[in-house]
Amino acid sequence: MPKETFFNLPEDKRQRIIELALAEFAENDYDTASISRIVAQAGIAKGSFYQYFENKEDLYAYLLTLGAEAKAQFLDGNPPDPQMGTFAYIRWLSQAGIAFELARPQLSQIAYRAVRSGTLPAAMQAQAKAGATGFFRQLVEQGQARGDIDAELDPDLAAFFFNVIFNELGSYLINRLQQEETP
Amino acid sequence: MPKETFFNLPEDKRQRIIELALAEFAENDYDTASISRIVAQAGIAKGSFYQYFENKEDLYAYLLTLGAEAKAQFLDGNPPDPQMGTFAYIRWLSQAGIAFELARPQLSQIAYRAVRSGTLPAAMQAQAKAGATGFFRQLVEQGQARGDIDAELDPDLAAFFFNVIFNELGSYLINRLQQEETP
DNA sequence: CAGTCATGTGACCGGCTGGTCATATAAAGA
DNA sequence: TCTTTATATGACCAGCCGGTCACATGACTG
Repeated sequence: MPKETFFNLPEDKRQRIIELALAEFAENDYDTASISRIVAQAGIAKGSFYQYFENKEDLYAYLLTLGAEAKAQFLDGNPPDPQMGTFAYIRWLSQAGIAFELARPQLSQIAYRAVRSGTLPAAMQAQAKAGATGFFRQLVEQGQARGDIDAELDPDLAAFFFNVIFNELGSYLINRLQQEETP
Repeated sequence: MPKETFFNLPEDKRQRIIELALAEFAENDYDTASISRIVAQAGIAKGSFYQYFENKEDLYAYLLTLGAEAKAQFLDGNPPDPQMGTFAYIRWLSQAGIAFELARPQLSQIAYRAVRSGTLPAAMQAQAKAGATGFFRQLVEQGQARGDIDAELDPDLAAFFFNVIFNELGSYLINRLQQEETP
């Protein structure tokens, strides 16, 4: 968590730092993202940064929680019909996920890197992966209990498929839309 | 391409360098992989390395070609029935691909990183991606021409799905097998 | 006014990177 | 024997990085 000093900052300054940090971590993976670049662009001293955050990992973890909060809030704003079946729910989840990616591309990109990258602090990597596959495995097991999904299916393997498709589909669509815009 | 000097090296010395480089690039992505570590482990001077290779990218490209050659050779050793339909061919491709991953995990890991990483030299990144999706798009279009695949299907999107599944499935299975071995 | 406290600063540190280069070694050819 | 040619070496370079710290600034407080 950022230090108290960070939250005492004037709103606009704090926002500027967050935005520049989001841009940096959206464009670069954890190792390549540079604190020096962030503070240079923000026009603050290196020392000041370390008055706000414990270290690089602290900032990174904070950005991830911002993303999680924003997505939770976004999904709460478009709640699914509680009656829908497993596959309708998956469809809704996919559409809402893509809508979020279009609305907050930087936050999505950072979360995407967290699961995909392989170069970030080991603890966070494991946490991110376990969270994603765990969610989908639970979903598959529920679907099997309700009879929506073939009970013979290996829940772990099915969860893996959902996870991969969900992770990759969004960035594929964004790339393709960009290409069609600038042919 | 490596310099002539590299190919003049005694067989065992050249092999040792290749093996250590494979290990380094299989464990780390392009940026994190370290020439200094490779030469230290190989017991050669930094200057010697640059007698063998133009630079880091040269070594990396060479390892990728080694992987491509090894895989092509591997597939030639288990050729598919030329009569089989599109889906039988895809199934064969998947099984042969997994067999290759088990046989040559380091080469597979490096190729996997090349498509996945996002931090390697831009030109090579584009080349790797274009190659992979191009292959699958052609496969889908052939399947549609033969009537094996619904002609309404978007070839590009279908190629994306195949590509993602093929890229991820292998590493998922390897991870899972490792977990089951050490529960 | 003096003292305290939160905040801001940038030179500096050690450590690592990819890459260079003057120099050494040694074998081959004349 | 002298010279050419190929190879080996490691100190060294500039450029980054994340992180630290002694100090400056300035606002609030007694």
